Amino acid sequence: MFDVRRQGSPRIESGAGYTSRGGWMPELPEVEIMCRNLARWSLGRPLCQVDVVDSAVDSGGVEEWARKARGRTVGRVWRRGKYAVVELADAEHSLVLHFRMTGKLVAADPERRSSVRIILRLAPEAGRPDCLVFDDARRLGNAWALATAELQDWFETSRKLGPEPWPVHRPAAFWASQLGSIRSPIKVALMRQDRVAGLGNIAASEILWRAGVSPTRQACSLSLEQWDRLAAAVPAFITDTIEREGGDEIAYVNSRGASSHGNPSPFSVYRCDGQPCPRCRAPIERFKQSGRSTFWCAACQEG
DNA sequence: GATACTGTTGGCCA
DNA sequence: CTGGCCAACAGTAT
Ligand SMILES: [Zn+2]
Repeated sequence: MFDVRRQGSPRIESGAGYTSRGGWMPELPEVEIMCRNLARWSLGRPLCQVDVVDSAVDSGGVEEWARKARGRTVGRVWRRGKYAVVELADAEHSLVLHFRMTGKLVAADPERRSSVRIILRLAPEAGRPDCLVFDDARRLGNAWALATAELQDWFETSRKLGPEPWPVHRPAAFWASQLGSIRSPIKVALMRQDRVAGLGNIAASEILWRAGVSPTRQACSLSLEQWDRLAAAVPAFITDTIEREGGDEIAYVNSRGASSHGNPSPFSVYRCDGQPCPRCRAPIERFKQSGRSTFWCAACQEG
């Protein structure tokens, strides 16, 4: 009945993660793309210098890590929830980044950017950028330097992150198990990082629209069929978003602040209030849940 | 000029 | 335990 793929004529082309006003939200798919880009740019290369331009970004150990990182080689780069991890192949500590709302990791000349917080300077190499910048307009992002061996425990215990929703396949039983005892609305439950890590406000509305589930339903009231549709909608949203946004678009094009003014929205429902539902043409509605905007189609998301 | 709003996390409070 | 509100911050809309 409900196809988790987008239906109707697409509103897009610029990709999810971008608000209708051109702002950029680093949720799970965007952090995944940034990690892939960072790995592509820096894996196996020595760092010749790390500049902590804004010391307020340092939530623990980063300035010391930056001094010791000189000459060390970039190792694995990976994502956990909305966090990015940059390992060093020949040092015990990793750099951990959280982008909050406006943080991004880009290949750019730091002199030409206005909200630089950390600069990773790599030993020059033909074909790969020498300068990677943690750029963060609202300066709410965080960085830590932590022992690589203890990271999994840090994410679980200190950050209280639940399991990953992706890329491992999560069946209906997983969602029922993680969220099925929560009395909050399913939309609020989806954003609980301690139950499932990585889904944010945009993803929650988009996923529920794909699943055909009302955001107002109590999480503990969903039927098995609804958990099934949710289980299908989550990886569909994530992979669609990564595909749409992959490559260098995030890193190079939109990082320059390209305006989306006049462009169609990348979303099915997020910030599409008043526009016709891509599936049934009923107007998309907007309301607040726990202080956050929710967007949905009351006609085809069952309550 | 002032105020509201934006999304994420953590902290505080009832 | 729950759920709600606010701070942190900066830019944009009203
Ligand atoms: Zn609809």
